[in-house]
Amino acid sequence: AVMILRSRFLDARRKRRNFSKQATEVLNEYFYGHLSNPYPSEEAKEDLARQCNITVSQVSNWFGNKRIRYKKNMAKAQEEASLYAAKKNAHVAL
Amino acid sequence: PFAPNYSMPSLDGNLNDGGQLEWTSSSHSMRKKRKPYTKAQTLELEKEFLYNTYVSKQKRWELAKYLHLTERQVKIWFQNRRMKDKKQKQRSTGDPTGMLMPAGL
DNA sequence: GTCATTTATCATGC
DNA sequence: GCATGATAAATGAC
Repeated sequence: AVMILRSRFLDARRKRRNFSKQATEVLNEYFYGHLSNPYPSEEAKEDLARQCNITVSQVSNWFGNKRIRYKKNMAKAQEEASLYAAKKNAHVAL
Repeated sequence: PFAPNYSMPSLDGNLNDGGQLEWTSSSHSMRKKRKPYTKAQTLELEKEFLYNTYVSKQKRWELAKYLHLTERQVKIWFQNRRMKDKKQKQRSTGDPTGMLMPAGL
């Protein structure tokens, strides 16, 4: 009795589309720019949502996935971290 | 309810003794592993949700017994299900903020 | 009770 | 074949 055929008829809306490159860039800049506390406020989420042309829920999903996957692979994420950290510093140091 | 205040750092001096960022440390050690419910279990729960989005203590006990779940699991399921319902309604109205204008404005 | 989360799982993109 | 976004259990703040 291993018929755990879950209903895909309910979450058929689970169709996925990758975010645009620019959107991912904006999200990553915020994430690594706030690596000490990557929990954007509701207002920040709305701003990010507008900039990325996605919904607030999608922003929440992205940060949730990003946090857990960053934890699970901190070593690999370090390069990405320093990359965006350098970008942020370059912007501040004008 | 807002973000959990595990740590509300004002600046970047939030490293623990292990050199890790505080938010990367799991707040609780022994969390139960997430285990998807079977189709039959979900079906019965959904069926009951059609009648009542809120389940009585008596019904919760019956469902738990019948579906081989704990009462806590049944309670949590209905909570999550109500949140899902709310999110779907917000999407269907095309209003991501969930704010609805009173009729006549 | 709600609700923002964490975590594993799912479904898809490429 | 994994990366990635969305959803399903489970926890905790309030």
